[in-house]
Amino acid sequence: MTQAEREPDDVLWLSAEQQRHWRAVILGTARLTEALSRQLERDAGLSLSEYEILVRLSEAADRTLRMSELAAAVVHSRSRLTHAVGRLEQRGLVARRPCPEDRRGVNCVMTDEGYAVLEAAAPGHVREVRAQLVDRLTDEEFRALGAAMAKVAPDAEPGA
Amino acid sequence: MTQAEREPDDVLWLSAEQQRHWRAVILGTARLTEALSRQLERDAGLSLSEYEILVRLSEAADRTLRMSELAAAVVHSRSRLTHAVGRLEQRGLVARRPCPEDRRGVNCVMTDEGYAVLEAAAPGHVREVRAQLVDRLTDEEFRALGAAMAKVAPDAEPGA
DNA sequence: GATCATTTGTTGAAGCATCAATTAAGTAGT
DNA sequence: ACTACTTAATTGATGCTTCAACAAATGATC
Repeated sequence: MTQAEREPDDVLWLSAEQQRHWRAVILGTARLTEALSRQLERDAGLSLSEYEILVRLSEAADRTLRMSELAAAVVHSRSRLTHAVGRLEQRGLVARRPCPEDRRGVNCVMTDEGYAVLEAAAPGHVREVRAQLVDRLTDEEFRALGAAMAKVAPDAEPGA
Repeated sequence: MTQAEREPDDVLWLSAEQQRHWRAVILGTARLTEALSRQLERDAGLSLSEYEILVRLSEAADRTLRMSELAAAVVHSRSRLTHAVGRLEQRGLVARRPCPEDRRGVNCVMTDEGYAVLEAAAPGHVREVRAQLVDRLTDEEFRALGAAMAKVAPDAEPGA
């Protein structure tokens, strides 16, 4: 604690107040993803990114998305998604089918088993999201958080 | 986009509005860490977690922290920190010394070279934090973001 | 319609994280 | 002092992510 007063910007930084906020963001997101990952892995055998892949597929028409759309939706590199989908495919939660319109493309389809796994995992995950985030904030605080982050990711809900 | 109307909670979920906010949080943090990681790796040859380790050390008395304190500060498992510090040590940015008070303990000390690397990396990193986050928000929005995340990580600034 | 550039998706190697198991030192109770 | 318990840190195997290189299809330009 001596160093907060001592030298907040011997390293070139933000204002002291901004720095406090920024630290809270880093720390909070780290804690949050840590808690969510643990819960999912423990109770459902899914990583957080696997869960998110399944969620996007569950919402897509025919539970199908092209690899590149899916990659963009979950903010993964194409390579990362290829590997992740490969693992999900081996577990039977997802299947790959060629894409009719574009012969380079690959459609990723969620299987019934994949949907069942997601359905089983969701309630516990939602409970954890509430416990770690939603229930710790007032409605107004949560709204403000969402609004701020929407400005950081300038396409949270644009759709097609 | 047909599915947003179709079934927002066939899988058990939050209110539609809460869900939008939550999605923004996920998407925003993913984009943000992605951008910050890329910038650091590209311009300074550091991962985001290496950078954070160096920052904490730079602020500590004698630029020294025990492994477990450092692990808690950056929200890493002890194992993860051991590996990460091992790599930083091989690059000469950090050194390990036995801890006098507790012979189980290990002190991690930042070297002058480590400090120099951090000093060189910091301005670009701060620029990126501003570009991706601070400059996209009003002061009030940023303050609200920090306040919300501080409630999620209930010890952002308690100190010793 | 032949060339060049771009986009899509995959691959394998290398690097990093996670997990369970281990060593060693401190703490508590008897 | 002896045993049992807890905490500190490390290790190595396994698994996930990243990166550069690639193949195949599409698009754009002349």
